[in-house]
Amino acid sequence: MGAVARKQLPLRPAGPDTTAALLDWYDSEGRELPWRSPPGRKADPYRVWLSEIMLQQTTVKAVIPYYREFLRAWPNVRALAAASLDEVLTKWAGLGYYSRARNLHKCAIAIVEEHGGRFPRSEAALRKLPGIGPYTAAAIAAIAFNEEATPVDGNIERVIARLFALRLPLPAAKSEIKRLASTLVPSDRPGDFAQAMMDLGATVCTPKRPSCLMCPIQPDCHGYAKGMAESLPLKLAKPDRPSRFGYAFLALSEDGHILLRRRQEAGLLGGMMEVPSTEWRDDWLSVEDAMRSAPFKTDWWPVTGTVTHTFTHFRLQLNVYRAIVPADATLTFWSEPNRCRWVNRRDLHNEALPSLMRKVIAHALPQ
DNA sequence: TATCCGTGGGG
DNA sequence: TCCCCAAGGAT
Repeated sequence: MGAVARKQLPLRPAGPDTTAALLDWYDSEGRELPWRSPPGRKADPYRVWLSEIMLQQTTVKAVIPYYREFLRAWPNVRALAAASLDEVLTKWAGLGYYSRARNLHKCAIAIVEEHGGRFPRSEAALRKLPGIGPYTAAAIAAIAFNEEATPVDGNIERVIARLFALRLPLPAAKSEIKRLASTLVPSDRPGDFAQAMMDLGATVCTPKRPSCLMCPIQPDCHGYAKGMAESLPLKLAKPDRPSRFGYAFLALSEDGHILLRRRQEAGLLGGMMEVPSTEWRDDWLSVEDAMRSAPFKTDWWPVTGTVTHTFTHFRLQLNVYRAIVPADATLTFWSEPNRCRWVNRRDLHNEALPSLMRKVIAHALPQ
């Protein structure tokens, strides 16, 4: 009788009843995740932090195996701080957004050297650490320390925009969304509330075809009442993705080693290993010009086909040239020999190779 | 505020 | 095939 009677009443703004309904749903249907401590047990700030960094712009499914491997290799922040950056980048390889790995390592060192190996519990102190922005600081404070913070990620933006039928488009709506979300945070369970909102956004209040009939807070949802839930939040159009083109040089020695090169620390794929290549331009270099960027002079043979890869803000096409050189050959390096290293092709799994470079290698050395 | 920064899966 | 998107941060 409650549902029918309630539907006919004018919809009230979301409030404490909304929060209570959400937490009830979370207690019965919340997800079990590797970094989530069982009910009643204290969360480990290190695990919360590690998972939150990995989950930035990355799906749960992609994160889980990386999270498990990091925790196995480095069970606490002191262990991670004692690792080398290259070890961290190697284990991060394939997860993307490599500045996260560089900042993860920096942050671990800062925790050990400046905070005695313990994470600070306040949002403001967390916010000062490398790689921890507004969302992550609030998430760690709420989830690991039960501080009354309001993390707002993409899920929560969507839930709030729909719940309040917010028509202001992102990203301009961010501050208003944070304000509205903060009005719903319960002082006794801020961490559970944050995770409940994210679970709801991930499993019920999804970007496309949300399951409004299954939603525990649908009776309070203005977006649903107005029939516009799925269209929210509004977003400004995104810029188009230009294309870039380049040539990669896969050198294979007769004893089975591949020539790799370390990329510069900053920028795209910063600090990761690569198959040496020309610069990536907005048009094709001539083959003659491309050869001037080869790592050394030899006979380079074209590999049939092209490697394509899509980054966040551009598409890349690489033509690959291959050379097989005698193990004892005297090679004339043309650029940055100090950044280059021969690696046994059987040991490539121990290298910080991003997905693009694994594609290039697989393309040039099939099997 | 706008741009840069990866990758893989789903519709 | 292509676009969208995922527990954002740094500059």
